[in-house]
Amino acid sequence: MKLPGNLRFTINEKLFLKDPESSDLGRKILKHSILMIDEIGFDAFTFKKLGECIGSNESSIYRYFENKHKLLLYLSSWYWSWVEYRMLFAIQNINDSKEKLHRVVYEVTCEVKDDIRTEYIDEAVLNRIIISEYSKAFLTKEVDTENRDGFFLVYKKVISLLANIIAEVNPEYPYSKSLASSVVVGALNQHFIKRHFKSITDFSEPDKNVASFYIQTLDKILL
Amino acid sequence: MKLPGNLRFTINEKLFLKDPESSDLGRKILKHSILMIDEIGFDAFTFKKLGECIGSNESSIYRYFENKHKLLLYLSSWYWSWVEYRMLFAIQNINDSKEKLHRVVYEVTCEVKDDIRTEYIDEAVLNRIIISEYSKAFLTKEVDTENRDGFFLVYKKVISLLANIIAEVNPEYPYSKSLASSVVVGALNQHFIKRHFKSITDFSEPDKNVASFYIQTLDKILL
DNA sequence: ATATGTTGATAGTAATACTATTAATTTTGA
DNA sequence: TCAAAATTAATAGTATTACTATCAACATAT
Repeated sequence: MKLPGNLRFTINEKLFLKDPESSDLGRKILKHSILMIDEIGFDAFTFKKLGECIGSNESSIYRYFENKHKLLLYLSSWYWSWVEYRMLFAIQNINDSKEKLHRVVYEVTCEVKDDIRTEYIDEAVLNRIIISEYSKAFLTKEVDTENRDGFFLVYKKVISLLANIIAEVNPEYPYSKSLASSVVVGALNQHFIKRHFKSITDFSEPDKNVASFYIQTLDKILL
Repeated sequence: MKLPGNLRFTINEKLFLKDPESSDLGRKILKHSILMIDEIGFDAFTFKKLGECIGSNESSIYRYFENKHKLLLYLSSWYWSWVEYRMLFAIQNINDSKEKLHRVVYEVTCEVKDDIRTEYIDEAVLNRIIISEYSKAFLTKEVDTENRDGFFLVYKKVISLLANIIAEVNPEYPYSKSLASSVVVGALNQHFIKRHFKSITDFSEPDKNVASFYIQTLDKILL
């Protein structure tokens, strides 16, 4: 599948103070925050450490993002926009609903290959971050306010897109939305388990993988 | 279903410095940490606040638990032990595999009713905490070390128990473990979504609920 | 040439996540 | 029942975090 290079997505303006895509420093913040969160984890990640790593000042980073939580939401929004984009791209000119389902599920559950499209965002590393850290973005006491502010809109759009295709494949099926959210969040978790809790996954075996598990499962549920 | 009152479970000894079930203060810590985490969230929860709330001292709490992360792991272990116990209880003297599956899935996916069995642990509140906070217990950089220390053993045991019954119902099915983990973690997530992201759930409708969704889904997958 | 915006450097605050010490109180067990 | 041991409370102290504020240096734009 071929996507245009150098993608840009519109991100909720409440997530940043100054558009990080608009300056060198901003792009450095994006690039190295992704690498650093992947390396030391979101909990240990601080703006001070990031500043040291990019040879810039803590206070300068605070001019782009209020705090690291907002930065995580920004990166997540970018990620889900990118997934949505791939999903839409994958079903262009496809008419058969079942084929559409397979393609969309593949995009949303597969492991991201090292695929440097944007100079300052490494999608494979970002995918790892989403697997390990995305839950922390919504498992907070502020989730309802932030939801009202639209911070999870793209994520919910990805799930709704999948839910609609599920409903297209089988209009009688009563749980299209719950099934869609199960798949999207479940896939992230399966990738995590595969890496860290090997005793409760079947994906250690070379011929089995997360994407085909979900595709086969959906076929059975919707038949 | 009737369970004996005043349950006690063996918890991994590395999770605490002094057994909290062995003293008044310890039991107060358990009881009020559950209530407080539910109220203000795990991120805002501190031992200092807990100390103030139970009229005790921060440093006294540190004698029971190294830090709040270990406390969360302790509470989680208790929770999963309790779930495992209910699962085993639910299939006592049942021979039909499919019936066993239904009962076990119900226990692992249902919403916990207010059911004060132990004086100092409110299972319904604990269930809410697990829904909102359990992921944070393993989404850390220390997950592999802590896994080796057995901190997630009971959780994995619950999943394996379900996986075994799945394999019993359909021995040909190739993804029993992944399916089991999907159900256990998925159910927690569905309960969260139901409360906070209503647009991507079907459980707003009164005749639909998480447990029956999973029971119906498993029946289709394994038939 | 002047105003504007961006960044860097420094300092400072309040809260967090602990550790250490000592004193007071309770428990125990000889 | 008395002394030793264990437990808890109170206080203080440290390093780090998560910021905010101020001011100077520099670039840019008009």
